[in-house]
Amino acid sequence: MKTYGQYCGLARAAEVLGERWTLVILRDLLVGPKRFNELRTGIPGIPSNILTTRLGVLERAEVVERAVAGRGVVYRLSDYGRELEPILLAIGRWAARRMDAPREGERPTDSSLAAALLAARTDTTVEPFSVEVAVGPAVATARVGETGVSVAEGTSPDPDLRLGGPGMRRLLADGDVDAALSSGGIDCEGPTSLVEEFVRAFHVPLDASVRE
Amino acid sequence: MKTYGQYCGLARAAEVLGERWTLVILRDLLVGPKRFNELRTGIPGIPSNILTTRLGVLERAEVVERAVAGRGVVYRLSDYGRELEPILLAIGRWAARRMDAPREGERPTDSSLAAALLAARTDTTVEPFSVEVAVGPAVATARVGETGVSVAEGTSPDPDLRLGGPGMRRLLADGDVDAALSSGGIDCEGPTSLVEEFVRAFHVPLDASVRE
DNA sequence: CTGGATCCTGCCCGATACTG
DNA sequence: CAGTATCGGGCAGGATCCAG
Repeated sequence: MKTYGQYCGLARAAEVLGERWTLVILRDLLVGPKRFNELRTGIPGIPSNILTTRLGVLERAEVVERAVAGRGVVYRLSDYGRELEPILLAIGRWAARRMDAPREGERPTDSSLAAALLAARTDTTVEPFSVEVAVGPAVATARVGETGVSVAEGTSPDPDLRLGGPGMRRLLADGDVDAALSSGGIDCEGPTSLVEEFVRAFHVPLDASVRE
Repeated sequence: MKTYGQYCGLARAAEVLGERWTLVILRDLLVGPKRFNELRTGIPGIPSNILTTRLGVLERAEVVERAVAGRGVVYRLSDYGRELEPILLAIGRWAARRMDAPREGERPTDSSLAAALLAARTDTTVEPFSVEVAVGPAVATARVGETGVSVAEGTSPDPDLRLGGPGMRRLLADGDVDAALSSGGIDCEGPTSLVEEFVRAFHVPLDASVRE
């Protein structure tokens, strides 16, 4: 790990967090503990030696903990690493404001979608419900509480609502349920009233300057 | 700029922010607009071609703006980039919790010290005062308002208080003015009562696990 | 099968020199 | 003042191999 030679919190943080792949690894660990191969397959394109190196740096910085679990190892955020959660979610929201449609070849992963739901949860109080969201090849599930949310990768049995399709980004930005459902860009299974609850519980602004 | 191929806010952010030197450049711009050579000399060790490249990426991402100013160019945060301020300060605080004494060869810069004062400002209301802080070779000035603070690199004429020395980190962590002044690790010019105001206005926790 | 380690290739970083 | 040019070295990327 290269240093900056600066006695400065942000420079020290950059030594740990500012290397390629690190923020993506932490994003996946934000959703839950993961095995080495779960991280590897969940992060398309990451070389296994880089994953090893990054996990080592994060472990030495006490951001990530290794725990032996059955056959093999599980990596999870430490208490100290968990304190990055609001920061990482804020970074994701900041960048998502300029993120409209996917770029060529760009896809969401299950973990990135789950993390996006974490970041998108408003502080609005709603009636609890569960929702399964699908965007492209990625699927994630959110269990919405009155004031919080818990998420997981993949499908869930019997969600109260299923949503998906390329119109999700605009639905999260504008909260216009009628426009979304009539546009043909949204696949929906469940009552329209729950979609209204969904857009109250999840919101990700989209700047006008990047709308196509 | 290499991409991650992920349709994800955090991955998009990592493409811009996750390259070497970028967070340090943004930290300096947080304190105020800078010329190319101010950034270069203010960030020891950064190669000039890398600075050029990073500023180009940040400009294309609309995080930084170039403005012609007299002879040459001035770089400053855009409105969008300015929204990173609370995030960057939170990252710095997060890492500073594990930062006790400087490591071998590690020094603060004027800008890093100024940014640290920004990050350290509590939400406590105090009587306004100005303070000049010196740590090693770095000097910065803070003008403390009732509820906010403005900072600048370098000295200021006639500050109400001057503080400095290797004991500053512990003073900011513990707020123990008597211990700090009697330890010999603090240089102080000004009334002790203002030092008390200082530790109420600025605070940076330090985890017990890293205290030497 | 999990959790890496090893090897090779190529590109980006880093350092220095140089220019409009 | 504000960058570009150039070149060497070291990480990243990708494939493969190995140990428990």
